[in-house]
Amino acid sequence: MKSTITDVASRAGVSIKTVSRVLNDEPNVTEKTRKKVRDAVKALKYRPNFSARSLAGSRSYLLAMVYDNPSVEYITHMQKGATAACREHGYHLVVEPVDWDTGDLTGDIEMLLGRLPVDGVILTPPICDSRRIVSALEKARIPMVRICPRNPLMTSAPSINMDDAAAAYDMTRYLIDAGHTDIGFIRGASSHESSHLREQGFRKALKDADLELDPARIVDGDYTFEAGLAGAELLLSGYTRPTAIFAGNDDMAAGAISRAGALGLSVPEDLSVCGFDNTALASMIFPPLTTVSQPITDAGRRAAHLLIDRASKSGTAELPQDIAVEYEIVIRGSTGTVNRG
Amino acid sequence: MKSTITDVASRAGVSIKTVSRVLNDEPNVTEKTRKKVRDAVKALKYRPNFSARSLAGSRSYLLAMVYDNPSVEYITHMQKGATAACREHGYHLVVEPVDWDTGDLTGDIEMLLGRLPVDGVILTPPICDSRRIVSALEKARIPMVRICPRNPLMTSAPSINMDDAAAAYDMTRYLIDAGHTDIGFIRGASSHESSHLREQGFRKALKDADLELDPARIVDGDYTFEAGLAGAELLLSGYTRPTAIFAGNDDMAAGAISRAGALGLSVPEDLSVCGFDNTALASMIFPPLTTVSQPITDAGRRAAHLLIDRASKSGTAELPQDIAVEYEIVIRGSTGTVNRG
DNA sequence: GTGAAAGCGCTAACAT
DNA sequence: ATGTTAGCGCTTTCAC
Repeated sequence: MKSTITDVASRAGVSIKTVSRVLNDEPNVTEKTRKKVRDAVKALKYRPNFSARSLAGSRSYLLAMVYDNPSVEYITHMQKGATAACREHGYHLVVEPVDWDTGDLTGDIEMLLGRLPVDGVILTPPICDSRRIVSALEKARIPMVRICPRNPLMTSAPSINMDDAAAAYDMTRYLIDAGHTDIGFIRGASSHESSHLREQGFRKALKDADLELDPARIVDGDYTFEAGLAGAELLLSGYTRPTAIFAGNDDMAAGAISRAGALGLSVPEDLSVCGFDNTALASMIFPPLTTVSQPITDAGRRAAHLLIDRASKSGTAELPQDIAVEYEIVIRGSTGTVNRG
Repeated sequence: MKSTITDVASRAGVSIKTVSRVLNDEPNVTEKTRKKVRDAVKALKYRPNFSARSLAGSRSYLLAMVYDNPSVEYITHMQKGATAACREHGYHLVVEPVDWDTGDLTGDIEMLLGRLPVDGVILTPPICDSRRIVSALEKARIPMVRICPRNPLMTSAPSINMDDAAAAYDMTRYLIDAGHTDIGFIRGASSHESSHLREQGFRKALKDADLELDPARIVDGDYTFEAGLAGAELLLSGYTRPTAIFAGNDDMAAGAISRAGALGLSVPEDLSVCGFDNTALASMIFPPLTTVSQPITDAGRRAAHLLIDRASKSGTAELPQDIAVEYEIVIRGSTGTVNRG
């Protein structure tokens, strides 16, 4: 039933090495022979065996994606992009969830992946900032791409970046332009460097606009809906209250809106609220959320491509440098011009 | 750096076959030798090579999960359960998204998986109901587990089931007990058999309670938030309106609540709304959603276990039968007793 | 431009 | 209870 490279070779009347050359697009085969081989492959419905390939050669046609559970959207989209790229090149994607918060990184990558031969690993936030994982990978000489890393970690591994600080800056600027001068901010989880960058962008925009920032206007959160609820409670229960709340992500923004409603405030009339990430939730709540859209799927695709390219040109000095993907401010119904009663 | 089975064998002073036996928990090794081998493994930090194993033997220690994109929650949780089970047994999970709606099943599984040697495939809805995929898998003699299949498809493959009809029945019953006699229903995507089952359960509960069902009270949907919006519009804009809406899933329920709000109706005072699936969204909207919780993570874990077990007892005649997992009605703030103004 | 031979690191079948 | 010998299906030298 299953044909092997030998079957193809004998049907095409060539040696298995020639078949191998054709399969791997290697030079030194005449177009005529190439065609003979391809015809035989088609006739026999031949497909190379992954295990044999990776055992004999240096490629496994497998990529791994290591992730925590930041948001289901994030993972799913990243995964979608990565698998799309994989499929184009006959690759497959292995998923490896780890628990970052509890420090359970399942030993090392060595432990995680065992001896599964992968041609590269995609590290998503916040895992990409784990010194342990990154150095374990380097030691094992497994190529990696870090998506949105926040710490340099002294690695030469390429990364896919989105400028969280600039996006937060722009979003804050948008609120200021809409007349808001008193804006609250709900922080994300401090273990995610994105939280700090978003806060930085927020602070800088206020500063650049010569606006005072009352320290009490920045409250802690952890990227969960509940944190949004609590953060808004804190922000809105004081003697004076901000006219806008910038939540570190969409889930928290949803929480803020929910709490605002419970306190009898209308959004966006009494309070503008914006989030970050443009998850599906953003357009599912009422009013729909003004937020920052990040091309996550694209990031996943690019990361996979980088790794596959690298594996293909194995010998060649590799050139993958850092790649930047663009964000976008998406304005919806949850924000409006300031309306001081 | 990387040690092989030969290194372990010589360090332990035994043959490679003995090492292999210990590694695979095969009989006929004295406890003493077993220990020697294990010590050598530990000292050398030895881990078997996946490719070599699967090339030589009959197991690949790889499982595949084929899925469409029904809801990001669904996939992520299923994946989480499956990877957890995999890790317990030194397995890894390969993900294979396909596009069911456009009929793009990327040829066959043969095409999809190429020659990637997997020990089993987890089929999630609605993919598990694809005759093409299921028969391709059977032809290739690749074991599979179908999660929540709706069509028998004449396969002997085991499945993990949740009783959607019974759950919908119970939910409807709960609404009836709360005094609702006029209940609207928003259907899910007709390509998902779950839609039909949920509708069946709904209808049966009304019938068993001797309640009339106006055909106009059942409207089409496709499991999206927008469908919930539109469905509620239809249901609530007539001369008389239902006192409750049962949406086929949470996203649509969220849409229904959103539209109700826009029409000036309070939930649950003027209208009770309930969903299905208990996604994260359910507790993120206001009011939080009464819905049906399904143990998706558990389903993924069980599916993986089934496949791994099967691969372990390869020779033995094994009969993994179908497994049922339990649902639960989760009552939150979006439903209440009927309140006829 | 093409091919022969030698493994890659394991498991399987058959000794012993 | 343990060891020996063949491969699994490819990619890699290195000849030709």
